[in-house]
Amino acid sequence: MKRITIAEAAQHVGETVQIAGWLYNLRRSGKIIFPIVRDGTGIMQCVAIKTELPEPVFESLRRLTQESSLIVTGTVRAEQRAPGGYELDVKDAQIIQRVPESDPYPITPKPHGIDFLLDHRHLWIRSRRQHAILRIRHQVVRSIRNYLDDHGFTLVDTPIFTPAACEGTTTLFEVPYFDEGKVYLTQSGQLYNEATAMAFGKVYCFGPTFRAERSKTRRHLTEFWMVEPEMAYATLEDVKQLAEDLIVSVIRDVLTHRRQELETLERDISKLEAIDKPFPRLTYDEAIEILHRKGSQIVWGDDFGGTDETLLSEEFDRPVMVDRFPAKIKAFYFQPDPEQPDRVLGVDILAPEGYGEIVGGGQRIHDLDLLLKRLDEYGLPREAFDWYIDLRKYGTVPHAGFGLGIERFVAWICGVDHVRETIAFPRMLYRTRP
RNA sequence: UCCUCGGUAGCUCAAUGGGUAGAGCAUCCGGCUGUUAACCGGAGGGUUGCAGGUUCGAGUCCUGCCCGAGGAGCCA
Repeated sequence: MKRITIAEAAQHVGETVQIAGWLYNLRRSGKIIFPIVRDGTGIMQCVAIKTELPEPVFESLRRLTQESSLIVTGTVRAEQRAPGGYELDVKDAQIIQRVPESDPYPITPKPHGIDFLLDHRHLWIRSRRQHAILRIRHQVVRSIRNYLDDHGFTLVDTPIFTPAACEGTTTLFEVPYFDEGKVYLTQSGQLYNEATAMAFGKVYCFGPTFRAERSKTRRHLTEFWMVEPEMAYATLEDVKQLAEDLIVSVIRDVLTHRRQELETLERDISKLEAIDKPFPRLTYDEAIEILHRKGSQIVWGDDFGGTDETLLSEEFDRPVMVDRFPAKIKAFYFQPDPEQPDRVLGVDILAPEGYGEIVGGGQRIHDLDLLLKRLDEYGLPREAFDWYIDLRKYGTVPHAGFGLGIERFVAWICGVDHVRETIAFPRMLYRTRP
């Protein structure tokens, strides 16, 4: 007997096949019942008729409990009344495990609260919405990698354990490390990317990053994934063009390959279809002007708060790029703007619809003396950066790159209001289980 | 860390001014040959987050604690 997936059903109309999955829901109407089966690739309604099945088979299905595992044999039929467009006329069914009614599956097809759902995240990911979001996430990751691989970038992943004082901030998770004392979970692969870029030209790293901030908002996780491309012989403008081209490319891919999932999420697809190059470009000063006009209390020289980011992004129907920030609100390694030395060649990209900063990056300092000066100004110990300083001694060149936060990007594409739904097992301030 | 809100059946919620804790869903039993979060009838299911206080009487008022959510700060 041929085993197919639900996603393949359209190619097997009229054939008798097997589907291996789980009972998503069951509707009963006397001598006809509708077991709804999911198999990971999709959801399909089956039809079992009492008079056409052996009694034990019909009875085992009629009394089946939600999320019991089963293998159904039946004939595929196109059916307009069925949610997916195809139905399976059941000929036989083998129950692999029957969920006992004494301990039924906790997530019912009715509303639940967020606390309950997050406590049952290991089961919640079976639900239609969560399933759609995670499939879109996979498409986003795949598209990013395809894009970078196709544009001459080499994947060189960077370490997750990093030494003390790596970036001179206090927001790192500490980990005991043998006799060395402590190491820290990385909050960015960027410094290492600068080393690999000098070895490979165009590189990227893709992995989890960690922030020990007590942030409790819809845009924050303590563990999140970033893709960080870095390019030798590159400028701020190169970074801006790469970022907008990458973002547009990924969105096109999702619209092509994951349209059904976007529909499941009831995403306003026209808003994604409107995303195209070029993205609007503002300087920090122009952004401040817009914010003041819109009533923000932000003071020149401050970084944008979440509310400011939302106010700014409302002005545009596509991501907006803001560059030339005051040097003192950015990290030590940003290259100054030659025309305004108190500004740096850094850029943030804010997603539309209030999803906040999805990209941060820019051009790095390539001059040895300037880097040493900046380290001193920021109070960072030179000895912790010895290898990083080396990069400016041995064939230094202008270089630039950025980091793109996967969860915020996926949240925007999916139109979900919290990044916790865009990763299988979110790690947040008050939540580390399951 | 701060502000706000919340914790009552497995789940989502209700319970007049302090007076016998209730509904829907889920589960079980029964009915129904096209259901779409099916529907109809019935049954079982409670230490009201924890500890203390006020009161004849507390889910309800007071104090402390625990847990969570929304937001702020923070987020090179």
